[in-house]
Order: sequence, then structure tokens, then C-alpha cells
Amino acid sequence: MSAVLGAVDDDLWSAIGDPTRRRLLDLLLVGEGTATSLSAELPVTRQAVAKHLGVLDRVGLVRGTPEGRERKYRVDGVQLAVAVAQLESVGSAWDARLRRIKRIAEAVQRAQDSQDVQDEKE
Amino acid sequence: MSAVLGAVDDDLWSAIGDPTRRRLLDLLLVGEGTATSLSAELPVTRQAVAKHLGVLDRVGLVRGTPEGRERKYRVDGVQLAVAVAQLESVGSAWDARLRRIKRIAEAVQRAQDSQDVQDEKE
DNA sequence: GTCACATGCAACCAAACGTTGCAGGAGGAG
DNA sequence: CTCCTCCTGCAACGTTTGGTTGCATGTGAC
Repeated sequence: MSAVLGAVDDDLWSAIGDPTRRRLLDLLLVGEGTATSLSAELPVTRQAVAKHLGVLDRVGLVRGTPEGRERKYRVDGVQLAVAVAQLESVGSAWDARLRRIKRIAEAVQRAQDSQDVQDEKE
Repeated sequence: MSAVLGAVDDDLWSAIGDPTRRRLLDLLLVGEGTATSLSAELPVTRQAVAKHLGVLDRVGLVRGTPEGRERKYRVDGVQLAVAVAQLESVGSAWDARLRRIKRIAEAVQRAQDSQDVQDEKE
């Protein structure tokens, strides 16, 4: 097993890995929006936004529904909660490893210190 | 300001956004390694690993030092801690938004319920 | 009916991830 | 010392992905 950390969905990760998509999610968390309205608040074109909404929709982080002549997007709270959980999971796994490394480093330091004392005695 | 969430370094984030690099970090958290040794545990070639180590080195998550005829890489705890902090930051920001949305949805639900009662009375 | 606006589709460009192939330098066996 | 091995670094190339422009279509408003 390579699994140091809990199961992580690569699709979900790479979905939130893109900075534009992260900002898109931020905006959609404030309120629903369309490709056109969202592109007004981002430094990219409407088509780029549409593509991003497409991948967010594919992984289920967002849901688009046609309303009249426009298509409104809203975040899917459940799936986003899953994504957040995975972030926390990876974060805490790394954090735990870092703590362990720090503990070991300190132990080594202490060992060396007492060794130095030994050397001085001789 | 677009900052719903605390300052997030896109370079750092995209560094850990790649699944191969995440696994690389996992491996290096267990112990130091070289491009060759690490590639043995990943489904990609040595050269691909070397490139990834290059970008991890550039953003400071990892440090490579020449030792004899090989180049050993170790994680930089400080920078990785910064990255973990950013993960947590984004995660908790989204979490907070989700909670708020849920609260509002429940409030709307309650309002509608009492409206229904009103309707029945009339 | 016509005009305006939002969408969807296609072609194209650049950057990133991955591959193969090859040249070079450090260590160990003879 | 020489040869052989192994690890590294560089270059060329293909594919996927984020971004652009341009155009055709459909729906709403007047």
C-alpha cells in the first residue's frame, strides 16, 4: 500500500487545484451565477469560464440548470463538503508527519548534545 | 478585494495540486530519496519525477542536495507547514460558507412552513 | 417581427505532464 | 589505471489542458 493518507479522489483534487475554478467556487458560494455573469468578475473570457463550469459539473461540485435563455449554476453542498474533507485529510496527514519529523530531529539533537558532554569529559 | 479567503499562493497550491507531486511529498515525508529511488515507487519515469522535484524545489517545498554521484531530496518542513496552513484556510472558508448557506436554507424552509399554515387559516 | 443577449461549438495557441534517447560524471571491480 | 556501472542532466517530441477568437443558434423583450 502506498496509502499514507486516506483515499483521495484525484478528479476532485484536480478540479479544485485550478485557481480559476477555486475562485469560481468562491463566487458561487456567495450566490448562483451564469457563465456570463461569473466571467465579468474573473480575468478570463466567458468561454473559459464555461469550460471550467463544465468540469466542476462533471465532478459534481456544481450543478447547472437551464432557466429561460440562460443556464444558472449553484454549488452542490454535499460534494463540496466531501472535497473539504479531503483537503483536511491530506493536511492533517502531512501535519502529523511533520510533527513526527520534528520530534525525531529534537531527539537527535538531544543525543548529540549529551554526546558532546561525554566528549568534554574525556 | 476578491479575497473571501486568506491570501493563497497559487504557485504553492498548483505545486501540491498535481497528484504525482502529492505522492512524491508523501514518499519524502517517510524519508529522503533521489529521483531514481522515488521513480521506482511511482508509475512514471525517472525524468518525470526529476521534473516534479524541480518544481517542488522551485517553490521551496523540497530541497535537493548533491551527495556523491546522486542528488538527495528532503522536504522543507517550514514551507510544507505553510502549504498545509493554506489548505486548512481554504477548507475552513468553504466550510463556513456551506454552514451559512445551510442556515439560510433552513430559515427559508421555516418561513415557508409558517406561510403554509397562514394559507390554511385563510 | 426584429433586435439583443446568452449559450454552444470549432479552430487555434501556449504551457504542462509525460515519454524516449543520448551524453556525461562519480564509484567500484579488475 | 581502466573498464563498467549507475545516477544524473539535457533535448526532442506527443498529448492533455487552460485560454483565446470567431461564428452559429436559440430565447426574451420591445
